[in-house]
Amino acid sequence: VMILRSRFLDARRKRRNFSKQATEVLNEYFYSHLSNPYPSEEAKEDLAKRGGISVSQVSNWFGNKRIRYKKNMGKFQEEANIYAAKTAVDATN
Amino acid sequence: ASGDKPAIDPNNPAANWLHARSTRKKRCPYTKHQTLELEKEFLFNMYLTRDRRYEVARLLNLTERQVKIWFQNRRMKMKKINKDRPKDE
DNA sequence: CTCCTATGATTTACGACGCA
DNA sequence: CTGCGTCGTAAATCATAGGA
Repeated sequence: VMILRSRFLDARRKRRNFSKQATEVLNEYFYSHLSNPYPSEEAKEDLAKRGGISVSQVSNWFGNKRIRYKKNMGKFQEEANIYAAKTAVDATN
Repeated sequence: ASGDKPAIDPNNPAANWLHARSTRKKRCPYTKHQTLELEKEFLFNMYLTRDRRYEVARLLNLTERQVKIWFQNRRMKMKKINKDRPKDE
């Protein structure tokens, strides 16, 4: 039984990439909080709800995003500009 | 007024983020044997006595600190599993 | 189908803070 | 003051998804 359980848990690695909607919501928060991209527990819950994913997945996403962004900021420049423009428009409205 | 804000460098917004100290030991994945034995010990009891910690560390060639931290991480993992999957069985 | 890179999840190792 | 507890995280690594 324990073996079956551990196999089931390993199956979590058979993941799906997040939906466009989830990625959108996460990136929006990330790039509009670049100086401190550490969402509170409440913010994580809100992002999770709006993206249709779990709070743990939100935490994983931010952990991966912070490291990968820091490791290679150049690679994310275009993406950063896109979301910066988006939030600028939102602020105007 | 207000020279009080850190003035984030636009070219390096990550400068103020949390970062691991350079003295931190690099992560070293444990062998299957080490992991298996640690899991067996965890099954026996989730909390280590000082004597068991010493024994396990000696047998697996890990430091007592590594064993202590492994158990702390393992307990957090168990908590996370129970949270994500409240009803299982 | 075979690479190869992107991406989500998991694994070590700490810092910060709590409690006895 | 010691020492182990939890919580949140960095960074490395794992394992698969997905595209050329």
